[in-house]
Amino acid sequence: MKFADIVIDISLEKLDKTFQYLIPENLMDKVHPGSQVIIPFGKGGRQIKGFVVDISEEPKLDVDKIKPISGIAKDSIAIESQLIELAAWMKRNYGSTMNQALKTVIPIKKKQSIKEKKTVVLKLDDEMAQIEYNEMLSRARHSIYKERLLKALMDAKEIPWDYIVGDMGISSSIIRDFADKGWIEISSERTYRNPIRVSHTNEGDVILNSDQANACDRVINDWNSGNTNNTYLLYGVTGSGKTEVYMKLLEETLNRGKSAIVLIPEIALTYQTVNRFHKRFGDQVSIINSRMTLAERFDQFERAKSGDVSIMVGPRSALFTPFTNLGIIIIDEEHESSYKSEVAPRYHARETAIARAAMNNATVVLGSATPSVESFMRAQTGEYKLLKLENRVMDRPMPQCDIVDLRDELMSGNRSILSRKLQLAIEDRLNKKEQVMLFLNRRGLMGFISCRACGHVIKCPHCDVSLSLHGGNKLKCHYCGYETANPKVCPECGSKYIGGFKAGTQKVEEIVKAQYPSARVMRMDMDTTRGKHGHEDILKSFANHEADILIGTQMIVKGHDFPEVTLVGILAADMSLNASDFHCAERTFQLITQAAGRAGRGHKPGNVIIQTYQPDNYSVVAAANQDYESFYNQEIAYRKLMDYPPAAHMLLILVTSENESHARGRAEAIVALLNKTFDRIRCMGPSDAGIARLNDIYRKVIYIKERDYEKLICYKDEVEKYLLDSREYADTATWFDFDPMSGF
DNA sequence: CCTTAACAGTGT
DNA sequence: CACTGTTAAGGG
Repeated sequence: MKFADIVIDISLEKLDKTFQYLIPENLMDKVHPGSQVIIPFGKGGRQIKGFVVDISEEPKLDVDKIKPISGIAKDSIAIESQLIELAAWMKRNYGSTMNQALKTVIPIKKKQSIKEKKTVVLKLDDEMAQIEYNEMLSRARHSIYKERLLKALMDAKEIPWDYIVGDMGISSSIIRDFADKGWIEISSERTYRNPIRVSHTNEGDVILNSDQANACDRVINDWNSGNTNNTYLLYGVTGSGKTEVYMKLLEETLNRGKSAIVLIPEIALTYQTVNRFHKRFGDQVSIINSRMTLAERFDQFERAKSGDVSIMVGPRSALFTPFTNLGIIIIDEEHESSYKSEVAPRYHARETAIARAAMNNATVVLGSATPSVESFMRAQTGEYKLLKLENRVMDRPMPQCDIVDLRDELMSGNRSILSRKLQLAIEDRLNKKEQVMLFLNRRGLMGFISCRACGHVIKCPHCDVSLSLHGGNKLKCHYCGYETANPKVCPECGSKYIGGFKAGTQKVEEIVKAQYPSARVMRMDMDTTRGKHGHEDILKSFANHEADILIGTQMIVKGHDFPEVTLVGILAADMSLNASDFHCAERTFQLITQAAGRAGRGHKPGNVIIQTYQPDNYSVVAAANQDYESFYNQEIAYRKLMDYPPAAHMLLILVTSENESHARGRAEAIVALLNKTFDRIRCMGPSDAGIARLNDIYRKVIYIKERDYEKLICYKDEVEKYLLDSREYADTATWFDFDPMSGF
């Protein structure tokens, strides 16, 4: 006897759990996780649709209470079944429950979110209605509500559902009774809201330069020869006009009667970008973003399904837009780490997009100025087709980059965070009334506080990280939000000589304001962009030249055009270089390149000053030369040597618990199991995670390197099986992360 | 969501 | 008491 765990139409929160059904013999080979079946549900045993999420041999309750599956649902709703297939793929490749995967691909409709306007329409003709009404009046027992409703319907013919239930005070069971008698019909009509409120001015055709035209032609030629299921890597230096290529391809897609998904990193999903798409494609474009309510997002997906819109722009989750005729998926800034989900299933939007495109015979275009090493390698091996944009639009020169060795500065007695060269350059720009951007990837005043007498570093009581000093003499934990006052003396030894190290953006702001009192200075980081529009307000006023100097963390370097900026200062270029993570060189290169790319976007040439303690590091040097391929060659050699992705694949297993020894015990048990079960498995750990404790929860990690992704899936399945029937360490949680993007 | 059963209300 | 209407629980 086999049983199926089935989720009932996921759209309802209260029924968001699995129900077990018996699989009848004749359906045995047709029921798999992901299939859609018809099942009897509830007291009346009414037939509804459900999704099979799992198959098991064990009944969870009395066998005689379990009803059998009635049949297989027809593939009438093709798009849902396709998304469910995608969910099954994600479950397998990234590790999660089928439930989690389903919820990721199909949005949950909350009860109140249904923007459905129901209307009750009388189906009886006047004569019949009058007969029924008289019949009712003549009865000894009067049915006051029924009489009232029928009378009202005879007068009005149709009445909104809400009015009957609300203003007339008639309960829904009466309406249903009428419906059962066949007296009335309940019609519903959906209303959607359009989230974009911009007037649509059709921008004429953009004129592409030869690089852009070549790139488009290659894709379109492939399409013309019926070769649509390809992945392209559009590699174009900053300012080479990737967006115009997207626009052209989108236009072509629409002309072919297909629809399109455009993924953009959340941080770049601003009014500016959305507006550009809307100006070109008008009401055919819709957006989703994280600020939208669930209901609004649901509406947008419905519009896509009904063919109301043909282009969906949004972050990672827009990938699951239920278009029935998907033609292209564009992923802009494909190297961004926000394309990797942080909750199970920890899918990568790039791989998942390729999987979805394959189901639709659709095209994927990955765009970046600094492609991820993964993607560039695949472009080299021919798995992706490489499209290059080598020249900047209007042939603007690349900015001039200078590296400043901060060790030299120290030796010459300059202890300021601003090198002499940078100071001179800032003065120069201020005199010329040009704008300056200073980039430092650390917020607050000081990165940590330590005692000069005993060396004690003040740490968060809940996490294994040092506290950062912020304005108002407060110490904050950037991970859990813990706050405390900055002590006057060392809590360990009582010495007065405690102080901060590693300046943050707030400190830089103080220094710059003191040094250039006449300059108008703005700061943009997590602390200044709290409000809903904080982000856009700052960028807008800087673009309007309401400030001369903008200081900020990485959020200032993402895709914004400031034509007046002619100087970019990168204050500590190697900061991300020392993270214990094989991505750190890549990330450093990307950040520097992007920051540098902000300079000289207008008519005046730009200048970049990169301050670093490691001026010889290849990622710093390559970024200064804006030489991606040189960086790539060195980085891929390193990855191959070490068997890091993309040379091999990697599975990270994270075990967390409030009890450290339990976390360690479980992690050790997993390692022992893996080593026992599999020959020659390369299993490292368990060891403390990069942050060994977060929010009072201890974290242990295990890494497994393996060339064959399928084997990693086997390892995961084996561990999952063990977790399922292991009684000990019940208070631990275990995660899987395939090809992790961050170190944990 | 839908059905049902149990409960409350009302006129004869 | 007979019947109508409301409400809350539960669904495998």
